[in-house]
Amino acid sequence: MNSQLRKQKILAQLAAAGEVDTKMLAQEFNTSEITIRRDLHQLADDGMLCRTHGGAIKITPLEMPHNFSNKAAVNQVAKDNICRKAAAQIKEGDIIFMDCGSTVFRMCQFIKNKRIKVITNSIPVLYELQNSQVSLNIIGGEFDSERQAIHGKMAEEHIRSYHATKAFIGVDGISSHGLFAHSEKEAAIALALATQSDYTYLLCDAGKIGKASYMKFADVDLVNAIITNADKEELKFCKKKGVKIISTE
Amino acid sequence: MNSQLRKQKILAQLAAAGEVDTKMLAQEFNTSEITIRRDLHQLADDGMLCRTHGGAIKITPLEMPHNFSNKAAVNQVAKDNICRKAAAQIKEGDIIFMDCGSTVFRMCQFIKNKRIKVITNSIPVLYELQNSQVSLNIIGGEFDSERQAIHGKMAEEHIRSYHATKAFIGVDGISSHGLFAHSEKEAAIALALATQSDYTYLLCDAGKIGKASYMKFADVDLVNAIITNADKEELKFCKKKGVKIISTE
DNA sequence: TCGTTTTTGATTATTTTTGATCAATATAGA
DNA sequence: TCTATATTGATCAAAAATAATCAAAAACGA
Repeated sequence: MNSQLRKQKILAQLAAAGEVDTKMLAQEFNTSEITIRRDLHQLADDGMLCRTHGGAIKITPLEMPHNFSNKAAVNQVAKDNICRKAAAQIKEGDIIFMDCGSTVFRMCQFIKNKRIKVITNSIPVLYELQNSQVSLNIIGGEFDSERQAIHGKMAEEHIRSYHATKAFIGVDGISSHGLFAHSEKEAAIALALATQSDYTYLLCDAGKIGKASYMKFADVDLVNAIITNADKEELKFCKKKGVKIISTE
Repeated sequence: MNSQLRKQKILAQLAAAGEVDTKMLAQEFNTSEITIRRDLHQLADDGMLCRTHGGAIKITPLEMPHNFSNKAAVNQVAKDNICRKAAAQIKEGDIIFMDCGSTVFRMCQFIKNKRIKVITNSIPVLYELQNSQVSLNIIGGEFDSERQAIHGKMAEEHIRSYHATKAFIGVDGISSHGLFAHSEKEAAIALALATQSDYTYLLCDAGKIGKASYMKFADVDLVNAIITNADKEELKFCKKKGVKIISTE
């Protein structure tokens, strides 16, 4: 069986069952698990499925969950260090954009006592900050209940009515080729937020570096700084483009 | 079953039932309780649910807005009748505005199975309708924690980007002098919603008739129809202005 | 047929997930 | 308020899964 046909069959099974299992596929196609993993990896890069530990799941019609990657591990301490560093960039009176990613959400615990204004498309962020010193604005538009976030043309338009001193965004991958996302919706929001702010920070753990997903949405220099736990060496390509590296190490 | 799929299923159950139980999930997924607890912990970290002792609950507004408190069962029944009537004015495909008042909120229970689009500035409405047939848009702007609603200049501006077939609003009082509100913020939103829709319904129980609050924000003919449990006689002044009366009596 | 490219699979070190254990904490009931 | 019971999550180890590396096999095209 050739690899193209095998991938077609994987997608057909996925469409039917909603999920596929690496081990079971290997048995069924009489091939090795590593071969199946490669297939799944390629299909995920092409945006055809969502990779999970041990297999893959179907992309939901509205949105793609975050792909699993074996090197994606970030313990909470490292992630929190990134967020603490991010919070330290904020001073009283700032107006900041926050996108709907999980890392950005974790910033909330560190900014509750700052007298700032937060503009966000994330309902969890809204909820987390509502009884704090922070003044809140929500971006209007289409509500996505899976992500508990607001997206869409209306949202992008609304963002254009705002201007922030700083924006905090996350991406699904970053390489010398640029910034990558799985979701066009989130990419569009991140782009709009960066465009409408004076200074944009990318919160990016080590696991996301060197990863190219199916959708490049911007060049690395869309952002002004990257806050990361990664080795600076890994981000040399960003420095070359004038992007500042803020390391937690 | 892999962990990511399991988390998705947990969220789906949570969306459907409002709460989940650790022990039951462990049995259902044929896994250990500690595994479920980890899942729940991770989901809570991402802001997707609220952990409880023995399980988790759906994130709902921290508190219902202060003006949502029920006075008497009679009032409640009357309001429900008004809302039922209001819901009956909606047909498939409608795009409707809903404001952040308590009476309008009560409409939610009657419209969950309509294939319509709702545009609202109310967070409780958002939460109530998010797992229904209704497609949701939220109006962006300043978040008011007390009212769990979105107000302000930005909100008014954003409303102007929309156009709805119908708007459903409430007021604090109505008399021959016009429509009254306690809050300038809410008045401005109601005004904007009415202006941007083809047909505006005012939901108004008998207790509000003849009441003039501190702020008149519009003439009675801002709205096209009033849905009420009051005696039609009491609203003669509206008929004179060409406002249709839809009675629940 | 032959050289080149692509695909495959084994190996191995690394990463992720899982479950048992147990002390600490929370809850329920008298 | 106190006591008994239920639940929790840190810790640790085992199991499962992963993908980089390398070499071999298969496929492809001139």
